[in-house]
Amino acid sequence: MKTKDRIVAAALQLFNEQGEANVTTNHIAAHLGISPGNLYYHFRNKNDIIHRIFQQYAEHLRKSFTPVTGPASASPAVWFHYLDAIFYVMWEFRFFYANLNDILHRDPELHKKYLAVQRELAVNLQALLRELNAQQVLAIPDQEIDPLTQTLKMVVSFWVSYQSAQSLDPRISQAVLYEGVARVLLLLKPYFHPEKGAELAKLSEHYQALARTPSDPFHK
Amino acid sequence: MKTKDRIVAAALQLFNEQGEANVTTNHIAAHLGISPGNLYYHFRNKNDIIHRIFQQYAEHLRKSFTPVTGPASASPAVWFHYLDAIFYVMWEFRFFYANLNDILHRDPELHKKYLAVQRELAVNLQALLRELNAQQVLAIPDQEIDPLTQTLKMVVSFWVSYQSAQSLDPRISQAVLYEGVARVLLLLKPYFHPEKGAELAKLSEHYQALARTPSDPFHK
Amino acid sequence: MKTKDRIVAAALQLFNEQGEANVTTNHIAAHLGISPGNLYYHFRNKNDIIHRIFQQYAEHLRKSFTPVTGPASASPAVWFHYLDAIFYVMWEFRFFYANLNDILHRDPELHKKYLAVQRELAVNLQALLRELNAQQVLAIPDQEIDPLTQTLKMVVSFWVSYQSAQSLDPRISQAVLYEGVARVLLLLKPYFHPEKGAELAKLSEHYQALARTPSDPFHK
Amino acid sequence: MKTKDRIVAAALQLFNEQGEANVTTNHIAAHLGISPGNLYYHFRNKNDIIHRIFQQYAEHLRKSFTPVTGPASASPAVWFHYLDAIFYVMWEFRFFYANLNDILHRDPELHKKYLAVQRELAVNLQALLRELNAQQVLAIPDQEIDPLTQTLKMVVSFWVSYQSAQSLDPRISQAVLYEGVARVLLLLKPYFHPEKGAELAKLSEHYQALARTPSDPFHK
DNA sequence: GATGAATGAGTATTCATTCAT
DNA sequence: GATGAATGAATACTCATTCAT
Repeated sequence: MKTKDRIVAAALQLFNEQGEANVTTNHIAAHLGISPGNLYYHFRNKNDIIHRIFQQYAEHLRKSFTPVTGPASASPAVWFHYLDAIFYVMWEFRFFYANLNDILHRDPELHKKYLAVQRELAVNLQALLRELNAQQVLAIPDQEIDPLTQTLKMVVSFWVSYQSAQSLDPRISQAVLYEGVARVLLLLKPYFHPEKGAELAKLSEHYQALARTPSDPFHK
Repeated sequence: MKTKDRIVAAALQLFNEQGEANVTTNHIAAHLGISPGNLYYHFRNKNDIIHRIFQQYAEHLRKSFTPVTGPASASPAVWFHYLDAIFYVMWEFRFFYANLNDILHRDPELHKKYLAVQRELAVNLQALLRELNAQQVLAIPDQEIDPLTQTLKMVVSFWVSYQSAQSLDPRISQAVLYEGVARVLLLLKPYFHPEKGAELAKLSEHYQALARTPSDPFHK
Repeated sequence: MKTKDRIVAAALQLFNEQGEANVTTNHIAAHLGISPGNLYYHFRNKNDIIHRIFQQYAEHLRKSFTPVTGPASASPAVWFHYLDAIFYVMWEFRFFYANLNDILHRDPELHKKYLAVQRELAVNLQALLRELNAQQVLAIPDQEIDPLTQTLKMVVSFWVSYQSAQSLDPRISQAVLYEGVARVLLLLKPYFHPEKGAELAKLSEHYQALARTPSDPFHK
Repeated sequence: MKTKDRIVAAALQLFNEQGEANVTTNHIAAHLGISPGNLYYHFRNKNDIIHRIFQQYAEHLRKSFTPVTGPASASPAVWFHYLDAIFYVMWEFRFFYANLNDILHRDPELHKKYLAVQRELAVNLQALLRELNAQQVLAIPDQEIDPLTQTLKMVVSFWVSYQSAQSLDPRISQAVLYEGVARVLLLLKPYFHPEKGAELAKLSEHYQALARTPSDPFHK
C-alpha cells in the first residue's frame, strides 16, 4: 500500500474516530510514523486529503446506486444491496456526515463536487424508484417521487448528525446507523405493494435486529 | 438596553451571519465598540454567552409549544401560531442549528440542557398532536404519534443544515426556512381530516408563498 | 470595624489561605460583599493593602522583641513570650514569609521598610542575647552573637517556605510552625548555661508537644 | 548546539536574570530569534522547559554528591569538590531557589520529582558525613547527623532567597553565594576534628576570599 | 520519496485599575 | 463612602503549512 493511500486511510479512520476538527495533519503523520513534510509531499492540503476521501465516497455512491433494471430489481437481494450500501456509506464516511457544513463551506471546490454528486444521486434514486414502481414492488404516485427522494436523501444525510446530537458521546455506533436504515425502510412502507408486505416485514426485521446488536458486526 | 443584553444580541447576530466558529469574543467586543475585558466582565466565557442564547432559545420553545387545549386548538390561528413559531426559532437561532454538534459536544452541560429541552418538546408535541386528534383536525393512529413526532423534530432540527449544504453560500434565506415550514405541513398532510383539506391547502399556500418571496419579510 | 480595616483583615486571611498571587482585588471585595471600586477608594493599590498588613507585622515585631532588661529577663515566662511571638508572627503573616521575594521585589518602597525593620530586629535580638548572657542564662561568645542572630533570623524567615516546599499541599499547619519554634530553641541549645538545662528541656518539650498536636490550638 | 538545548540554555539564563515569573515563552523565543511556534515544537509547555532544567539540576546533584568513600574522602580536594558543587548548583539554578514554592506548587509532578531528589540527597549527605566521621575528619555524634543534614539542606536551599531579600536588587552576585558556602563550613566547624583546624581555616579562608571578590570568577 | 525544524498569525482569557454616578 | 461597569495590555498555546536537506 502506497504512502499516499495510507495517508488517506489513516485520515479517514482518525476523522471518523475523533472528528475531523480534532485531527491535525500532524496527528495523521504521527499515526503513520511519517513526517508532516512527507504528508505534504503527497497532498497539498488537509483539504486535499478530504478531496481524496470524498472521491472514494462519491465512487461508492455511484457504484452502489446505479439503478438495477429489469425483473432483477424486484428481488429481495436488491433491497439488501441498497440498504446495506446506505449503511456502509453512513458508517464509513460518518465524519463527513457529522461535519458536512463545516467541511463544505470551507472548500467551495469540494462543495461543487458534492452538489454534483447529490444531483446525480437524486437522478439515480428517482430512476430506481420508478423501476421499482414498474416492477410492481412499490406504488409511488408520480408526483410524490421527487419529494420522497428528497426526504430519503435528507434522512440519510443527517441521520448521523441527528443521532450524534442525541447522545453526550460524540461517537456513534453501528447499531444506531442500522436504526437509520430501518427508518429509511419505514419511509417507503406506505408505498409498498400490498402483496409485498411479508417481504418488507422481513427486511425491516433484519435491520431492526442489527440495530439491537450491541457489538459492531458488519453485514456481508 | 444593557451591555449584557447587547452582547448577547450582537453575538447572536454575528453567529447567525458568520457562523459561531468564525466569531471570536474579540470580534463581538469590537463590533459593539467595547473592550474584551468588558465582555468578560459580563460573561465568564464564550460558552457562557452561548448558554444565555440557548436559554432564550429554550424559552421560545417552551412558550411557543405549550399545547393549546380545547376547541380553540382547532382554529386555523393555532396552526399559524405553531408554524410561525417553527419558522421563528429556525431563523433566529439558525447558527445553533447549523453547528449543533460542534456546539453541543464542546460543552456537556449545554448538551444536557439541550437533551432536557428536546424531551420536554417531544412531550408537548405529542400532547399537541393528540389534542388535534381529539378535535378531529388530525387523525393519526396512536402508534404513529411517536415516530411522527421524531420525524418532525428531525426535519426541523436539520432543515437549516440540509439547506446550507445545498448552497455554496453558507447563509440561508428566510425563504428557504419557509420552505421547511411547508415541508412540515407536508409531513402532516396524510393525517389531516378529509374535510380539513381546504384549510390545509390555505396554510400550505401561505408558507409556499413566503418561500417564494425573495426579500425577507416576517410574518406578523 | 471600619471598611478599611475589614479589607486588611480579609486580605490577610485570603492571602494566608490561598497565597497572595492567587487572591485578586476582586476576590477580596467579593469576599467582603463590597465593590472593587470601594476597595480602591480605601486603598490606592493591591500593594497599598500589603503595606498596611506589613505595618501590622512590623508593629508586632517591634512590640514583641523589645528587649526585656534586668533580672526579669531570666524568667521562663520571658522565653515563652519570645517563642510564642515567633510562632505568632510566622502563623499570622505566613503568606508574607511564603512569598517574601515576590512581594518585596515588586515594591521597592516596601522592601526598604522591610530592610529597616530587619535591621532594627537584628539590633534588638543582639541586645536580647547580650542581656541573657549578662543574666547568666546563655553563654554566647561575643563574636558569635552576630552570626547567631543572622542564623536565627534566617531560620525564622524561611521556615514557612522550607516547610511548604516539603509538602505537596501549599498550606502549612500550626504544628509545622511549632516545629520551627522548637528548631530555634535547638539553635540556642549549645549556648544555654549548664544549670539551665532543665528549664530548656521544659521549653523544648512544650513546643515539641504542640508540634505533635494535629488540631490547630493557639497557645495563650 | 541544537535548538532544543539552546532553548533550555536561554530559558535558564533569562530565568536567572529576570526571575521565572517575568520571562514568558515569547520572551525566550524572541531572545533566540526563533518563532514561538518553534519553541512549542520542541517543548509542549513552559513547564516542560522547567522540567528539563530541573533534570539538569537533579543530575548535577546526583553526580556531585555521590559520597566518596575510603581514605580519599579525607583529602582537602574532596572538600573543595563538595563546596564548589554547592556553589555551582546555587548559582546555576538560582532562579529555581529564588522561586522554589511558586514553581513547585504550580506543578505537582515536578514537586514529586523534587521531593524524591531531596530524599536521595539527604541519604547521600548522611552517608558522606558518616564517612568523614569514619575518616576522623569530623566528629559528629550519631544522633546529630540527621538534624545537621537537615540544617545544611535548609541553609543551601534558602540562601539565595535569604540574600535576595536582603538587597533591593533582585539579582544576586556570586560573592554572596560564596558567603553561603562559607556559612555551610561554619555550620560544620563545631564538628571538625581538633587537628584538622588548620585545614578548615584554609578552606574557610578560600571561600571568604571569593566572597570578597567583586567580579565573578569561578573556582576551577 | 522523505525528513523535521521552523513559521506566525490567531484566540480565549485575566486582572489591577479607573471613573462616572 | 460606595457602586459596578469598563479598560487594555498581557500571555500561553495551536496548527496548517513551508522548505532546506
